[in-house]
Amino acid sequence: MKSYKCTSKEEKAFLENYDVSKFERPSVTTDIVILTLDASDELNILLIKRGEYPYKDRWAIPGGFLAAGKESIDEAAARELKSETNIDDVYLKQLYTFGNPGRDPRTTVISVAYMALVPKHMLDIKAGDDAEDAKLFTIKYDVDGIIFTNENTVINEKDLAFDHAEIIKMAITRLRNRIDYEDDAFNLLRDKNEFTISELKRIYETIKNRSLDLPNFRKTFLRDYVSTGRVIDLNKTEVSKGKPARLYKYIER
Amino acid sequence: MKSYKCTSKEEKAFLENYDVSKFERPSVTTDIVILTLDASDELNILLIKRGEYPYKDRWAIPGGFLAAGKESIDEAAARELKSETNIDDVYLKQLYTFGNPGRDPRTTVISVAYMALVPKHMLDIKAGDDAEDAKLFTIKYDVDGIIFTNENTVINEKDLAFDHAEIIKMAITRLRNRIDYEDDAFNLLRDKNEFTISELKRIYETIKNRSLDLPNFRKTFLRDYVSTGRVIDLNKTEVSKGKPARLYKYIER
DNA sequence: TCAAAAGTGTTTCCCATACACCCATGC
DNA sequence: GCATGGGTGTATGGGAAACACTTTTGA
Repeated sequence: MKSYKCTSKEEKAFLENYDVSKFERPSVTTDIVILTLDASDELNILLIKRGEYPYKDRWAIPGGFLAAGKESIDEAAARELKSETNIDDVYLKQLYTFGNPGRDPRTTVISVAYMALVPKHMLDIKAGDDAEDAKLFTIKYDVDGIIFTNENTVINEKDLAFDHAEIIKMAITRLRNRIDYEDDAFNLLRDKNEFTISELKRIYETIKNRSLDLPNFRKTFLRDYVSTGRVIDLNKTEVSKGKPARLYKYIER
Repeated sequence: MKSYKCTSKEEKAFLENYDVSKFERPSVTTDIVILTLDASDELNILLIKRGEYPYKDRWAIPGGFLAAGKESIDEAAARELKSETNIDDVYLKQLYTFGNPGRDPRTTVISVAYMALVPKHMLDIKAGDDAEDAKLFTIKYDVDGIIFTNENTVINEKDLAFDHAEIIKMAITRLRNRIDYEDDAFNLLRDKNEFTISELKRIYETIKNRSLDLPNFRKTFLRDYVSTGRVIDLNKTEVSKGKPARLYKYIER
């Protein structure tokens, strides 16, 4: 009985190896939704104009192939983010993995989508290898869905390459849901080591897409962050138009 | 200028294709955390004993290779779930994608993890091709982490194959976070077309790992589900030990 | 009539919201 | 002074939690 089982297992090993090699391996890419806030506190996204087929001349979110065996998928995303914006060490979180056949006309491509939150002044945008252009677009909503606008161009979500409209929507939804119980908002601050309560409030307002009451926002901020030590009071103020605002520093966990 | 740019683009195209083909493509698997509740309302997970290397004779969550080009990743997960438990058409949601080099000693393997919630009586467990055995284990917590127990075996989380302990932890955490604002709990009911408030409450108690107040649970249930039409009152009762309980039916969205 | 589980009603407390008002600065 | 934005204090309402109590069944 035992020896038969062994034989059977070795047989299975052979079959398994055979099967594995028979499966066509998919290409894996990481695509990144890079979000920031502009000077008027509007939500912006970095889009690139594709220089190559498929979807040549269409706008897309940046992405690139995983160098399997040489890097983790997190590293691939970080590398792609750096190549497009010249920044590391920012908020970069995995979002979802898209793998419907046909989402890329070339071949089966599995795309692991990431979301990056970046202060605008840190962005040093440059078109990557396969991109003709790279620009920030404001995100607005209309009956047709999302409209991406910059000074020269208006793009409807339907005009984006691949299934990137779907990816972007998921990123915004996720961000909106996470902001109430995660520290995501701090990653959009101009300087998370020196910021005012109003600056943080404006970020919440943009992401939640509604205005907030400053006195109440202050109270919850002091209770949830300052008293718990996750943010410290710098005991100095910033000159501004009205009364100087107190400055705070976010403590990375 | 323009013609030069074209030339440059074609050159780039060549380089891009060259690079893509140079990248080793990773294998992609789907691994599934299959959760259910046993007769004593304890959380159970389906583990398989691996019949082949790597991690031969170690316990793992079920999984299998994606047949790229023939199926989406969602379909691969559903196929794997059916092959192991003989069920389709249950709650099956993507969890996270794991892609650290070295997580599989054979080669670079990207694993898209899924979570399935299944009523126990629907399970028809059978060991798949590469498994020697397949069994349900109760999930308990200890100082060392999670302990998996069934009548014959006790497994520490550190003894699991691959990074499956990490995947399971993420599944439980996600479930616990989602249960307050998603309908996940209904998928663990013995019969979501005919259940009592107490049955549902017991599921919440197991997942949240604390006891709940029945009168208050009833109030929120009636407000959030029955008055909104997401659950309908069947206007009949079930015989039981004490006062017969009213029966409800969950409306799939 | 008693145990067990379902179901009802009430009280309390916390916390989000609303909003009136004061403070410090530049011009 | 006055406009502007920062900062403080208080009142109110709704909902979650705690819990006392009633109802309906089986044995």
